[in-house]
Amino acid sequence: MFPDATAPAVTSVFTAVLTEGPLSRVALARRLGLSSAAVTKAARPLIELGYLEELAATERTGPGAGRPASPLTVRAGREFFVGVKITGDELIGVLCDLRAEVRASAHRRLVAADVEHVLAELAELVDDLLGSYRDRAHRLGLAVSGDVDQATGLVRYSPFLHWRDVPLGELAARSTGLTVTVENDVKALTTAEQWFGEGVGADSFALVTVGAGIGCGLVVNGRLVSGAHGVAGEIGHVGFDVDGPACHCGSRGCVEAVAGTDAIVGRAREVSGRPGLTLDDAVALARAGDAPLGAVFARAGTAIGAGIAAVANLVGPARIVVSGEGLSAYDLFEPHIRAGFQRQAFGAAADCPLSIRPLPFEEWARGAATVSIKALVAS
Amino acid sequence: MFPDATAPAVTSVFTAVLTEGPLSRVALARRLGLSSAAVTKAARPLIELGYLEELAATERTGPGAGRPASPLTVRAGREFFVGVKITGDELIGVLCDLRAEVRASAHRRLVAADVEHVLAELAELVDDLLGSYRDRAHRLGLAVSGDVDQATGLVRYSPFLHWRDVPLGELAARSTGLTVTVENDVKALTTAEQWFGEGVGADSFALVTVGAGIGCGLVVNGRLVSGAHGVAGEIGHVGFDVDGPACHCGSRGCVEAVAGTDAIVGRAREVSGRPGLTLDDAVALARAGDAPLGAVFARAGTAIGAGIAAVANLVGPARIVVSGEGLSAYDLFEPHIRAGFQRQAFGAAADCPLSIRPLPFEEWARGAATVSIKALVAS
DNA sequence: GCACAATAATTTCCTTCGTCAAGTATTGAT
DNA sequence: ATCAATACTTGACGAAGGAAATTATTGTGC
Repeated sequence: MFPDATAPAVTSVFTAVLTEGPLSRVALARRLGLSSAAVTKAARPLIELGYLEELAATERTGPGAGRPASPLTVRAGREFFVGVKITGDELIGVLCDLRAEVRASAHRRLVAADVEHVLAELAELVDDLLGSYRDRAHRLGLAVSGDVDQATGLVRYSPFLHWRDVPLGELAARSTGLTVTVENDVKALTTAEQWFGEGVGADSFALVTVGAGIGCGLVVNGRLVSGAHGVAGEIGHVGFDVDGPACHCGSRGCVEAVAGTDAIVGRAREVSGRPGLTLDDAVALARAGDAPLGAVFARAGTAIGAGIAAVANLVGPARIVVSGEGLSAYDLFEPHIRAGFQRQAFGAAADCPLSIRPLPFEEWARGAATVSIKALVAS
Repeated sequence: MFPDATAPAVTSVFTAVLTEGPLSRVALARRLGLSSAAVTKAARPLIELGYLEELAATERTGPGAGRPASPLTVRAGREFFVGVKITGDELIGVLCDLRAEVRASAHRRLVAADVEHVLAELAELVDDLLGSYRDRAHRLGLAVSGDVDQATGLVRYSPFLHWRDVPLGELAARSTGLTVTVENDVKALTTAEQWFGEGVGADSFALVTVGAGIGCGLVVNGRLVSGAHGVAGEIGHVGFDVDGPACHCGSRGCVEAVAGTDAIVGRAREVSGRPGLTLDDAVALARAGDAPLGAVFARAGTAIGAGIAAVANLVGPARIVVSGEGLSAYDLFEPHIRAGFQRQAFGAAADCPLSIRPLPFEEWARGAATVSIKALVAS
């Protein structure tokens, strides 16, 4: 097992190697502000236990002379992790290695969202995924939308699942026999991006997800923001237009009331005069050049951009990743998101780089797996 | 002098006693997650150097029996600190004790904002304030609006002063002979609130200042938010009304474009038809029941509330303090700030307590002093 | 008044972690 | 072959904090 209740140096050496690729001991020492002796000592147990290994010295560093470095790298196959994103009608699962590379994936439709059914399906899904990795996988990460207490694995409230105070962590641990970590889905995805994606090395960054709802995960000073009252990252309910359409939250003109999927479909039906119009129809028509429908997406993108600008203005992240739950229409949004952002970002906040790209759907499950990796490392 | 390059326990014991009032060693141990032995050891040098002292055991704790605790408290008079807020036309200075209680205050009008003149006036002001405390004061904190690098004491850009890349820290250190800390004014005020005000004990909180501009200081996970690009807390440029009035930032309908002093005065002149109307006139008329002018303040308050809600939705602070640079019309704003906040705050974010109260003008200078206290403690 | 329980604070000893400084290892250059 | 340069390792040491015993100081039950 991983060195337990371990010295801070061991954790920081391992996370640095894990997230910032192969690094020599000297480089680690510089980066972490430790002596190289401390790095040597911290690395030893990690190598002995098979979590790290020395890479064959490849590229020479420095001016030329000197002993070549033997960079440390993680042995990705040392341990495996299952991650499952739980939605109201589907379980999406992946099996990842220590470096969060997906080795296998699978999903299952849910016919109901009651806890028993979900747990039964989850157990089967996990069993399928484990396959030949069974003996080298001990941890399961679960990602659920809504209010989740990651410390206890309690799902306080999940609107899409209609769950309230479900001790999901314990239940899943019992039914799978694995060590379980539960986290909010957006936070899980944010963690994945922080450790293995574009957030690597950034002290602060934000991840925005666009879909039915519009959410946001926030990392500030290197730590995930949780919100004292259980609410954080609710970019969907930042105001955009006081006089805009009513939002389900009771206000008007929230970003989500303009740019959420429902809002877009509703507005598209209005402007097209076709009450049966679907999102896909609207996307197709807008792509084909339908001006009124194009304007609907433009307005939505502008609203999202303004919401993102609010994040940039308030917390000033080093970079922002914008993605979607299968954001198929991303080509329609992107320019307007950028324009809305530029318009509303103040001063140097406008310099904040924006990455707008659709994430594969499995990415959410990978986020769940990442959370379980993090739980192992920072235990 | 204060124990230097000191063990983390010493710093945390001192800050805990400083901000959370008298505490027994056992209470400190519990609160800080240390053994009581460690607290005893950490407290000793602080007592020897005169920064802490034992309070006569006052109230019995626990069920009754047992040795009474002798709580530790800071010796406020051990050391004194000067804090000066620098504005475009005035220096406001205070002299504070270690507990940031104001012992003396003074101010000076500036006839010009060039660096030389400000430094000369500053030196005189500091000299005045030091008075009989001269031998027990070694630190000066300066608060300046704009982009300030706290670490180096460099004022990168201050729009009101028309300063750019002024090494204010060094210059003021030379002219006063004190150890100088420079900080952005809103951040300084936020630090004051975090250490000695309503932010005490909160892991995260926000301070919003209403005035010519609308600013915000943010503490998340116990640390001040700085912004990777030098921008953070720009609540004034959060969007409120896409179709609202043009803002000096280039966008439309920013909170500041609706609720900044200039915006209010402009709008008040419009609705009243009196081009010479001042802010005080508008306040007086609104208080007297002038409906159109009342609506101007109402709308401004609503916009501020919406901006505050954006903060609550995004970072979820434990509490929010709203104040102003001499926010005289605060009675006109308050109900609408609250209403705007409630309207736009999502879910549990609406539970975030809002304190709306005008701060005495000296408070800004006290913030500057607090920053220098913090610099001493966390050196 | 006297044991004694209860709580606070201190002391002593010990572990742990990380640094320092010296040494070993491995390369290219002369 | 020697030397400079760089990477890494080792072992002695010191600082910080913990565990447990000890001392200090109270109230309570008798």
